[in-house]
Amino acid sequence: MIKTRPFSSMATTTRSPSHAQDHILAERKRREKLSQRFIALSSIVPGLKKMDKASVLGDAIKYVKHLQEKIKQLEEQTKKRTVESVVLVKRYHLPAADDDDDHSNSSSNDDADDDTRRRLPEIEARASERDVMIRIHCEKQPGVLAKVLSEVESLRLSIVNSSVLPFGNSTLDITIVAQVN
Amino acid sequence: MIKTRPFSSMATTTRSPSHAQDHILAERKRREKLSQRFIALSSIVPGLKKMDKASVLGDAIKYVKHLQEKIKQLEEQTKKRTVESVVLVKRYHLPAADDDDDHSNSSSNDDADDDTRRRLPEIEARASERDVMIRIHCEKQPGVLAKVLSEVESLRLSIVNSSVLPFGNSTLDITIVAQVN
DNA sequence: CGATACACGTGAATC
DNA sequence: TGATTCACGTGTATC
Repeated sequence: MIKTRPFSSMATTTRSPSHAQDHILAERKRREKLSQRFIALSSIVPGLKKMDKASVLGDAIKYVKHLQEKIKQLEEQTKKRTVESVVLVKRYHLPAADDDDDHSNSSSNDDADDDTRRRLPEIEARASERDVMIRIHCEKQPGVLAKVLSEVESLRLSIVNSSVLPFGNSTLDITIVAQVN
Repeated sequence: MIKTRPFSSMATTTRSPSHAQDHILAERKRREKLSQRFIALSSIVPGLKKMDKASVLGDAIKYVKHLQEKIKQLEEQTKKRTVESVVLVKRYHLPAADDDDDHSNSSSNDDADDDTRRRLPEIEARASERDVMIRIHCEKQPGVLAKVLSEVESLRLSIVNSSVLPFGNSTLDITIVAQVN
């Protein structure tokens, strides 16, 4: 079981004295190199409390895993964000059919309201990081806010803030800020 | 210079035999732990060619530095992307002209001209009878709301309602409803 | 056969 | 003091 040391052991391996010194020297060099690497490693791992070899290795392992995880998240985030900003930037006129002619109501105020109402609801969305802003300009109707909010929440968005502004006689301007879950 | 081994050396350190075995055992345990850590470390460092301790340490060091650099780049990229996505959303709503048309006319397709141009703040206005809605998407700055409100009031507008929504890290979305005096 | 790499037992230092 | 940690010289295995 336990290896009985061969004791004085010139029996096992004969070594010429010059070679023995080489061996010692080589081993010394190897240890030196390892020591330097340990120091180098410990110098790039932040928040090292204990400096013994086992701790340095252990913390280095944890740190590497942490970095890998962080990179993973960052890369996912970057891809998602690119998609979001592309998808959500446009302004939609979802209702009815074809009509895409929308000129300003700058000419007159009278029929402006009517003209506006024909295009309702008007929806705009923006994205920045996890935040999403949704703006809806629509006809004033009871229960429309609750309807919109529940709709938004069903999209896995957490509503951070919302405001409803009455505008004119018959329209509402709803602004919602939500966060992606 | 070269340490003459004290030979049989009961002179330097006396050790009871039970303790001697503990010492050996403890050291064995320590080495075992170190070995495991080395294995663990080498298992999470990709592309390891040589598996000797010095190489594992060296490659781990290089790998950590690489990860750190990558994270640095990704974070910068992410921030830039965030800004870009915000900037991309901007449209021409320059307060200068009267025109409040918010849709680029369908004929012009050169919407993506000098995209680097900063178009902050983005301002949009609507009017309905006596109501005026002003929406401003701008950089987050202290005192900007007061500034805007006083500016609006100086235009003979009575502010009916206002909301300020923080959106993303560095932008504000201000919505104001006012009435013409 | 060198050269290289490792684990071992051991003495010493530190807490 | 006892427990931990280290560096050292050494035997040995692999290429």
